[in-house]
Amino acid sequence: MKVSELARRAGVTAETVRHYVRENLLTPERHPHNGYQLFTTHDLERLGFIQRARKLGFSVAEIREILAQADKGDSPCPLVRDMLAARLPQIRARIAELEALASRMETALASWQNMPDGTPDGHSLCRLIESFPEETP
Amino acid sequence: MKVSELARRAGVTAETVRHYVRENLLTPERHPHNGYQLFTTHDLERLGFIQRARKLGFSVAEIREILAQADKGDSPCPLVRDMLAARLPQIRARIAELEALASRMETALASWQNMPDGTPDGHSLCRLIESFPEETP
DNA sequence: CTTTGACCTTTGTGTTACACACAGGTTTTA
DNA sequence: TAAAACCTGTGTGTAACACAAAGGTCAAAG
Repeated sequence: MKVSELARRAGVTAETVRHYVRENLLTPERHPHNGYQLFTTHDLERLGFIQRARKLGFSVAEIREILAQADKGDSPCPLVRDMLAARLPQIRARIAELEALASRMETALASWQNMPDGTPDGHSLCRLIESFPEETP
Repeated sequence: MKVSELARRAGVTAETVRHYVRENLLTPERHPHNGYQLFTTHDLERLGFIQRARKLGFSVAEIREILAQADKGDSPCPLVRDMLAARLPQIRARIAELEALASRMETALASWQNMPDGTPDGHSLCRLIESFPEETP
């Protein structure tokens, strides 16, 4: 099958498929006459695997590693466990950052209810923003 | 003052200062002899403003808008309120996404405790990942 | 006066995972 | 047979800087 059909069957865009080919996650044969990329049902399964891995938070580079390991005939499972275990705390940290940000935003919006708008005067650009602490290390 | 001193005083890197100059958030005078960028204490205040706005989740592009409005003499406060109110739900949505991701990761790690590693066999690359649903629309 | 080290300049590259546009060849269909 | 639909490669854009290279400038030390 060609790019579009693989994409449609997997539920992704053709651009995504081309991207994975560029990144060597998929290595289709080429039709000798016209140079079109030819995918097999094996590639469809492989793309399904990529989608699952993406949903678990793996980056394209990580998936390339995992696939390379599997293509060598080795089990990528230990690698997969390690990668996931390493990424999870990063995700948690990112969530905490965003929650802190959301809190700052809400606090700001709430406290701005009662504040008047000001005209910039050379010292103050916007008292709303300036009413906030720059750093609390 | 020159780039490094402004950066040091504001607690950012010189690269960040140069970046803001490139993005027109800061427009320093140039020393006529050597072309060095010359910043004033006004720029230091402006950089402080930028830092606060960044901590509230504003993008550089948004801050440029806010500053442009203020530089025109108009109060940017209503704009600031709108932008913040518009961004907050996006942040909340992003948090929800990341939490769902973290949950998937934790579920995966937990259920993988009891699963054996497998050797790739042409149909299965890594049963750990393949044990996960591809889509739940 | 000259060296040296610290600082300045511009320019280009890399990061992430695609999306999109363009120009031109191919295949399918009406 | 001509248009519609699809293919190809290449280049650009996204966010906010970080970093390196090549070369000019400056203040203090020898």
